[in-house]
Amino acid sequence: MEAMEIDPETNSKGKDEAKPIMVILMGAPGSGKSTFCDLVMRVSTRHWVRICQDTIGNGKAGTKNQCLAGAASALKEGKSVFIDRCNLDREQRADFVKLVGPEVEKHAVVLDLPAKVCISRSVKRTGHEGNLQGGKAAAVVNRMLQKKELPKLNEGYARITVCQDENNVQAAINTYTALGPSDKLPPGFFGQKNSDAKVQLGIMKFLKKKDPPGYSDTVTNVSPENIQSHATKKTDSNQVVESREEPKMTAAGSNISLENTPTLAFPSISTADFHFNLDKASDIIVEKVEEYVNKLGNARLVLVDLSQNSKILSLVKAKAAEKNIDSKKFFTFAGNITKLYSEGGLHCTAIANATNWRLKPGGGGVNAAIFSAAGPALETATKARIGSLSPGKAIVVPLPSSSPLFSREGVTHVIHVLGPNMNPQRPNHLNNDYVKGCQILREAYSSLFDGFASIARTQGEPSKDNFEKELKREAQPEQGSTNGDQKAKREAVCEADMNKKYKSFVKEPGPNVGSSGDGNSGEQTRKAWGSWAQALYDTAMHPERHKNIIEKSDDVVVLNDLYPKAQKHFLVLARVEGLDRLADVQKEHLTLLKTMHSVGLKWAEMFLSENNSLIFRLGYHSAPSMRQLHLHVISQDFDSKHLKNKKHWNSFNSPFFRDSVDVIDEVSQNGKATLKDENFLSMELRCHRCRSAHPNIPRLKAHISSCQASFPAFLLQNGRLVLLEGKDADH
DNA sequence: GTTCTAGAAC
DNA sequence: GTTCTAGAAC
Repeated sequence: MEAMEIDPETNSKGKDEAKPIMVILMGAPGSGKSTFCDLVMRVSTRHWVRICQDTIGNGKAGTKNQCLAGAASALKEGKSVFIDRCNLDREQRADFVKLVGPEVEKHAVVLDLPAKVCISRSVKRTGHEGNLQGGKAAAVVNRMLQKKELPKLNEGYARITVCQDENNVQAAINTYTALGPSDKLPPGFFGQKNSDAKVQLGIMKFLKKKDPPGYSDTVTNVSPENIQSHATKKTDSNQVVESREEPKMTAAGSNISLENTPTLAFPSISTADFHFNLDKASDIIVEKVEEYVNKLGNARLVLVDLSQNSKILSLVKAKAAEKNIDSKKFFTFAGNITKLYSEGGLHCTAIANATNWRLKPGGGGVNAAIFSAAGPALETATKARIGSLSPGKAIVVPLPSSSPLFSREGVTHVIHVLGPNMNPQRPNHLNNDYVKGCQILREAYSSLFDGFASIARTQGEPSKDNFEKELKREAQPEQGSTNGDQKAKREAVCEADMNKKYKSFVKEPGPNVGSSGDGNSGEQTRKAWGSWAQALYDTAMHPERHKNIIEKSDDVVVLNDLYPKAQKHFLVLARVEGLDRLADVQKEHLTLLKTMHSVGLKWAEMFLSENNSLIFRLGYHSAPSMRQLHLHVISQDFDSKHLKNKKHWNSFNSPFFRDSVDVIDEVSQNGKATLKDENFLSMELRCHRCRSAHPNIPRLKAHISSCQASFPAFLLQNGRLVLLEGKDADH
């Protein structure tokens, strides 16, 4: 039997008196605050009271003061409270934080779901039909979201959990459901730190790579080293545990994303109950990790111990650093191995269980914790595989999706491992024979890592071979109706999905990748142009063959866009062979860029003289669909029957659209332009003026046809918007 | 880039 | 039933 070192600070055992807490929910109408409370209260063993402004007034609209009074009296009775009101701005929630002294912990749970989701839920909830109600709900949600301020720890919260998708919400529900009357959650900031949820989850992945200037959503990029240093720091009440991004955590029943890095969390084997010498054990851990870390591809190994002051963690950490082991692939982590994701934000696909030879639950320590957290499903699944384990051996057990470890923590496999027993108080100990002990411990780690390697292979990113497979499959005739064929089709579909994921994962050349003009030199293969994408190239090379052209010079061709996305929408084409897109632009093209800009400006002014209400913006698409570098000059009314979908909108109204002035600056400074991720094309629809969110294109178009709000400050600077002199875009 | 359309969302 | 999106084909 194996036990972890116990940390007196975080361990709740022995403190039995109930500790009421106040959980302040924050979120727009429709974000799911009430559902959150209901789900927790239905199962929790803690005595919760939900303070809801909608219901506290007994039919009439409640007041904030009623809520404050209700919360105070519940807390006085020793009950924990949920403050179920929007609480979106700091001022609104400050009174609740101040309501009681520090003896009551205050937590914030932010349901920061996409505006679209909240709007559509609120609309549903009104139960009314017609656009008016829907429109009203949208307006309310939008108004509230504009006031949104994410909570900060210094407002007085011991713990902040930010949920940005349903999986985050479920994880938070599970965390609070599992919080017994005398339990305590670790303090800190959990969840994505994204200053306002303008950007959806898919985009977060990109933001991790690079913070786009101008869209200043701050995302803290946390490397394993940072996680480690935060987590092993001595906790004080103000400690900020920065957001750890594992956004691909999935909920019960769904598949674990292939984009997850396979990660094994393992406790130190034999060093607790089995009394293995810590110094010797740490040598063996580092030796074995070093041996395996490179065999495991992109998979990660994490040594976990409950205690923040763990001796074994610090020994291993120091020795691993000495050996220069890649800290991205191996690091130490202080936390509860059964709650690495929900409490520590660290998503591990597999966890090792330092078990007993009978593979039975109980005993205490890691084994008891893991069997208890995994539920009876683990015991059943283990029994189905093997009856007992000898020292030095490990066995991989896939975790059924019914297990909370799977649904809450995203753990797909438990690997039981049995180490040598050096404890003279226990039966079958090795009588201080460290020759044998070390040999068995090495063997145990080998078995453990081999077991992990076998599953990591199937959890990791698909190999490039899949591209070939996909090509082959496309070449095959897809006919037949036998079951076998259907199965094959299903598999094919599944594989295609994998390919999609893989492609989107690696395809994006990213900002400034590679030297431009390198043609097919191999590394990042660019998307090939389809036949339909050649029209502009042909226009640039042979303008005489084309109509719709409004100006032609040696450097550029100006033409109206064939499918204008606004009242006025024209293109300035560069007439340089091989200059296909923004990614190809180098310092030598600076003059050309300036020419394109001034020609665009000239024509914008020309159209302005015809219609002085127009406002123009000049810029490039980060990844254009059509070949040949072209500058879009587009009026900001976006009044066009050709503007039909999200991609159309976001290609002109997200960071994907690179203002000509910025491109010129960047190229003159860095010799290249920054390109933004294509994921921006699928972000939620927001008005380019007031930034309100809209559930679909028709609603958005209805809104922008009348929105007169001033443009965001970013656009008002540096001549990004072109309008009649004397006219003010900021009115 | 657009068009077409299945099927999801309403 | 109608509206809307998103993926495939071009």
